[in-house]
Amino acid sequence: MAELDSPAEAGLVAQWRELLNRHAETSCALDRELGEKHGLGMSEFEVLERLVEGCIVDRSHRLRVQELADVVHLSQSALSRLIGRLEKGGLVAREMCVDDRRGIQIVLTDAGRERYQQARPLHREVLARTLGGGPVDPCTVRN
Amino acid sequence: MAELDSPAEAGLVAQWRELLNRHAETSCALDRELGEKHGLGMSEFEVLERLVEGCIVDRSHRLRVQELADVVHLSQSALSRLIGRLEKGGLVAREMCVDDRRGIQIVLTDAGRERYQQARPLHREVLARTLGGGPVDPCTVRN
DNA sequence: GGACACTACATGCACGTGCATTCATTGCAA
DNA sequence: TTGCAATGAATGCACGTGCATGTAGTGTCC
Repeated sequence: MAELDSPAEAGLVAQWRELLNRHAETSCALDRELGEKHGLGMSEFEVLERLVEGCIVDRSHRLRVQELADVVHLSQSALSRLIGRLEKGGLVAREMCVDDRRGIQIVLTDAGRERYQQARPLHREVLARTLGGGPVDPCTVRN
Repeated sequence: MAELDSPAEAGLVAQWRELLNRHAETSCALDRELGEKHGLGMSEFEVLERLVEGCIVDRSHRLRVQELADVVHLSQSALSRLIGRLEKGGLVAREMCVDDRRGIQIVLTDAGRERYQQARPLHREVLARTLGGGPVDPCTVRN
């Protein structure tokens, strides 16, 4: 077993650390700022956004929980509880599927759409600030 | 307030989603495989690696908890407990700083060094598999 | 049609995380 | 020297997460 990395491995490690730095910086900033100013976590915003995108085609579009899980990086249980939180906040409603009564359809409420529209500028601003610039200084990232 | 993203904003969102996909895929794979085969989480491995790197200069090199926190993306409390877990597993030892008795120095034990050397090939293999290839299919990432 | 495997979602539980706080120690200033 | 703010690290606590499981509904094969 080699003691040192090959150049290729060292490159992968550097790439991975860079990815970790960017991810930490951006996700921490999103969580903190969206949370403080709009009462939304990063994943909550992500789910609202996906619902809004679904509604672009037809208003009152419904998404299955399963479809959301495919796109947000959460386990099925975590997503179920996240939807529960959104529902308790009145941003989303659960409705029965008529064709498959095991399924649940998630509908964006007017309040949910409004909350998303309010939060979006800040979300984009954070992305521009953290992703737009050059390399990240790992020591500036705090959790 | 605009209803749609500008092209620049849409690019940022796409970039961010790509980053999220890669991060989720890689970190989940690392956590799962390192956990199953070596009893290490992703961050645990990361801390061991930083300690080993510190030891390259001089064997029995000590790192302050603070220095580790600068480089691993964990809060001070999370890092404190992570070190507690490593210590309980005998991979690491806490020692008093002689010059500043508030500080704690983390020393890699022989067992810790060995565990790291055993786990490293798998770590590199996962990186090569998840970072080396082309774009990520978000639907293949599970949590 | 009855039994059974399968799917969609919810929930109990253990665990890792961050925040706020605490404790011990240090450095500085009066 | 005393007093006090600042620092390094540990800990109580609340919370979000994943895993395993439970529950309800669907589809299939006999």
